[in-house]
Amino acid sequence: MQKKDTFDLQLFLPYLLNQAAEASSLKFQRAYKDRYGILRTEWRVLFHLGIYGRMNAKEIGLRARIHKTKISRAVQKLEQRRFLTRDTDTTDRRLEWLALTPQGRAAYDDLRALAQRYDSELSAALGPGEAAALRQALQKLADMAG
Amino acid sequence: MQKKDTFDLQLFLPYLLNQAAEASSLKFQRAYKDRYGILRTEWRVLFHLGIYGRMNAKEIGLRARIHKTKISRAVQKLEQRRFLTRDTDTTDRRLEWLALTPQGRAAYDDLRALAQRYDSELSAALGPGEAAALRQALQKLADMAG
DNA sequence: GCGTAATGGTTGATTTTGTAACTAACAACA
DNA sequence: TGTTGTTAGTTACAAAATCAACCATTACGC
Repeated sequence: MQKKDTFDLQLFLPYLLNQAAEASSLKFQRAYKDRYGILRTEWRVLFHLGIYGRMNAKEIGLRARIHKTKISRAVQKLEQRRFLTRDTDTTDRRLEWLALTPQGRAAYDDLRALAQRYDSELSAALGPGEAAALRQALQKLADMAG
Repeated sequence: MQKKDTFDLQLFLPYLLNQAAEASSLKFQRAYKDRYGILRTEWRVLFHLGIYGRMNAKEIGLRARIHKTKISRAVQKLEQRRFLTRDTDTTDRRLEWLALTPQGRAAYDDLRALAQRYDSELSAALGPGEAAALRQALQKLADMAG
């Protein structure tokens, strides 16, 4: 696919992945920014809590591969906006359990519906088989950590 | 931490794309940062000039979808490292033509070889058919601007 | 020509991220 | 105990991204 002495940037997977990721994020990103004034990391934390319920920062970081400082700041922002509450664990006081407030859950529900519609749009644009194959390949790449 | 509703974040394409993009960029990113002390935008500018030859900032921005301020600063850095030269157009003095120096080309050649090896690795991990299908799907997503 | 708009590119102020050092709490083990 | 090491999370400071305003130059309309 690539000759020895030429290089096609448009076929280089890391580049292509970044282009596709950015393009596909744009619309959704604008939505959560405009509606709720939150950023990507905040969006991710919100969704983790919406989907999995009570979690602490460490768990979210592990699952989403986000650095703890980013999570710490995202949690602060979400707390300021009254989207979540923190609750120190009674037996290990280093742990803080995070949970969505009703406001946080409302925002999550709204954005989740939007995400589902948008994902359907994207899948439809690709075609059903292609979309499934894409997800599988992406999972494989995301899982090969290094 | 049990799942509470039906939305699967791991299947949401924008999220999945970002995870895969980040994971796949990591190794290569570390390489060009360690070897040449350059960042992602600088890497992209370097590759555009290496592949397409003389270009101006506007053209690079259009092709790679990078904002002009980012390019402006990346070009400054690359010029400081003597990786490129700027040349004002004689008939339109707003335009600056950028071209790699021998040092810049050496860096590009080195990184291009690395990129090719890395891309082969990734493709092999996916399997040949799957990799081609992935590229095609990603192209499609990257091209649907919004 | 002249005035105004548009273009290529840069700069400055603000926000966001990244890296490292830090605090507080717990664990392991003498 | 006490000492040392680990862990969850925060903070401080530097690096980088963002957004708007900004030059200088060229194009357009009259």
